[in-house]
Amino acid sequence: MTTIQDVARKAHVGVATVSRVLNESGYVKAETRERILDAIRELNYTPNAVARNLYHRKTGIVALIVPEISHPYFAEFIDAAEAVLYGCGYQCMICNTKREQNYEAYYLDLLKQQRVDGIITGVHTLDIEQYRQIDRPIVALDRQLGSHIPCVAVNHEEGGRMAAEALIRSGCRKVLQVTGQSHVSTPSNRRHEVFEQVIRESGGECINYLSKWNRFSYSYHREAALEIAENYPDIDGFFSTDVITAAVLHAMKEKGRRCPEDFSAVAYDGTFVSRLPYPELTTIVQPISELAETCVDLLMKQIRGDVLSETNIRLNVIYRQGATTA
Amino acid sequence: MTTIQDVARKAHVGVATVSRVLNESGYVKAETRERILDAIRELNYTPNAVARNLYHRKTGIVALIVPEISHPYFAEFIDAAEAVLYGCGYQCMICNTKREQNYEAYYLDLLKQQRVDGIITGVHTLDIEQYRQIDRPIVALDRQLGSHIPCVAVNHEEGGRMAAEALIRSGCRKVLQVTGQSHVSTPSNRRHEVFEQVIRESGGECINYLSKWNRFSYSYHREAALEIAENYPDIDGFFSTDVITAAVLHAMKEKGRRCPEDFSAVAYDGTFVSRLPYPELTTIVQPISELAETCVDLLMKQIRGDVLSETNIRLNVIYRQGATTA
DNA sequence: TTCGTGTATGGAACCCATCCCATAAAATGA
DNA sequence: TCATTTTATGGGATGGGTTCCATACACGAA
Repeated sequence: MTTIQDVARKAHVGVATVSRVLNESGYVKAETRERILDAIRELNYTPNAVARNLYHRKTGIVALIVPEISHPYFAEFIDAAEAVLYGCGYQCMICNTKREQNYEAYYLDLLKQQRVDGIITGVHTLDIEQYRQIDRPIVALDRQLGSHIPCVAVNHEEGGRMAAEALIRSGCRKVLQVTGQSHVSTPSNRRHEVFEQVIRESGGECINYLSKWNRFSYSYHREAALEIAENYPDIDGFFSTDVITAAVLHAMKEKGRRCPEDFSAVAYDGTFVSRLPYPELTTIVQPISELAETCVDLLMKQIRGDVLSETNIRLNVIYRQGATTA
Repeated sequence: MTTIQDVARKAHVGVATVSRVLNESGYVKAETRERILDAIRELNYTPNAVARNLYHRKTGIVALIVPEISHPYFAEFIDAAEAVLYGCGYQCMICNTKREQNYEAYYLDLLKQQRVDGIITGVHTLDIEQYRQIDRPIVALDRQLGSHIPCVAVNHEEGGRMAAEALIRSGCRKVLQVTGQSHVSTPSNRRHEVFEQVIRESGGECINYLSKWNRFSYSYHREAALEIAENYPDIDGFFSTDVITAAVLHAMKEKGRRCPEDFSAVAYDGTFVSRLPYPELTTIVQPISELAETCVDLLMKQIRGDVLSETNIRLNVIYRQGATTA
């Protein structure tokens, strides 16, 4: 690989002058500049980014930690975050934890090693304590990792309420919602509490189906859906994520239970998956792009060293009427 | 940040000795090692990865260039590739081109800047010439970028044939397939040629619907689907990707055309999306994990400096019977 | 006793940039 | 003409590691 030394030698100048040309800083005589640019062209020289990173003590890379890249919610989040980060001059490293906590610890280390300038994490298997030790830019998506780490999420209470009300409007009396493992309290778990409460208050019955699989790949969702259709064919209302709801609609149809004739359903997330099933899903839309923008914004502020005025941000969800509710 | 110097000072040794302990190489007296390890613990020292990268002239990062992260095919590919790369000790940087060719050029530069050790690209908007200039590890997914860059794809001819035959078996006489912009010849375009040929040979009519949008986001697919349902409600067979097929099934149903009663459909890719619609899609499955494994394998060989025996790899597709064909 | 050989350690070059600072010439002003 | 200021340039320290090589001691063999 050609280095700045090679360029300097070829142009008969010192490396400092070449550097000045490269960074367009300081004084360089027009004539000298041309000679250096020629040398750069001839040698097909490109500055080594790692050496620059070393000097500047930053890499221009942000890590996105997610439990599963191909889950539509995270895929759309990554898509959006990547676009915003690109606009800020940052590259984006993806880290798939697949629910293994050693992965998460490994990825957190990227920060200590100065391999990345910041982390946006949508994962929370580790102890909060392990995050507390790190005093570097981190933003959590939908995860409460302690007071010093900003958390960006939607207003899940509102989401849970909207979902419950949609089912109540559809006349549901016996509804089932799929809840996640809640050994760690996440903002997103709040929606299930509110959902249940609102359903109960309406006099309806609310079954909480605890997803055994704390996993995000579709095969698990599908199995859960089959189990639900098998064991609870008589529910008249259903609430879960887009993907699981789509899977349940499918499984129910196999059992001869049609939506919305025999039961209603409200989904959550508002990814493209909610538009795929027929009928289209009524869903509580999370503004994924805005979540990504907000996460990046908070991260950039930390990287710049700004003081964060707000560390607990809640965006609004949007109710999108499909055809799975009245 | 604490450096190896700080550790050396604290342990009263030279930096070389600390380095030896860190890398478990060379001779270090047990007693000295303990003293150094203590110092590392006390200072909470982590070696700076950028400095290491500079010396070793490698970063342990591979870039994945895709046109759209959240498209299920690419999302599942990234998911799989990330896992394999992790196993090889590599991190994974994602680059979304969104069909803008300046993005692709920008990302290719990451290689020249030595920011990444290799690139796996699923994108091909640039001239082959621009790839030819780069003599560093690159693997192309489903793209022919010139003889020196290995290309990994499935046997699309076989896929096109399987799809056509499935529709013929279902008795289709007037089928429509969605083809992409083919200003650049990609292996994947071959399936449409074979598909058309096989349909024609069976005496059927084959309409090639050229997707105006050379885009991968769902809103475009959906619009295309609505247009197809509007303009070609009388087709009895359909062939496209999972996502577009799902969208067309949806749009057709709105028009009162049911699948498989009124028309048959075969999809392509075999992502989780093929399992979401009801009825489940008959689809030609691309072995996405194997594609990813193969790409990574070829990339690692290049990084190691091995000579590639084969640079044009074709994996087999799998026919998966759903309920959209007989 | 002397000559390896294995063990143990640290100085310094190296990886490839950036940039401070010293130096000097040219341009400007008094 | 002399004193400043501006322009122009390069040496060398710096960022934080790795590793070659020189040095030195201990120990067994000749």
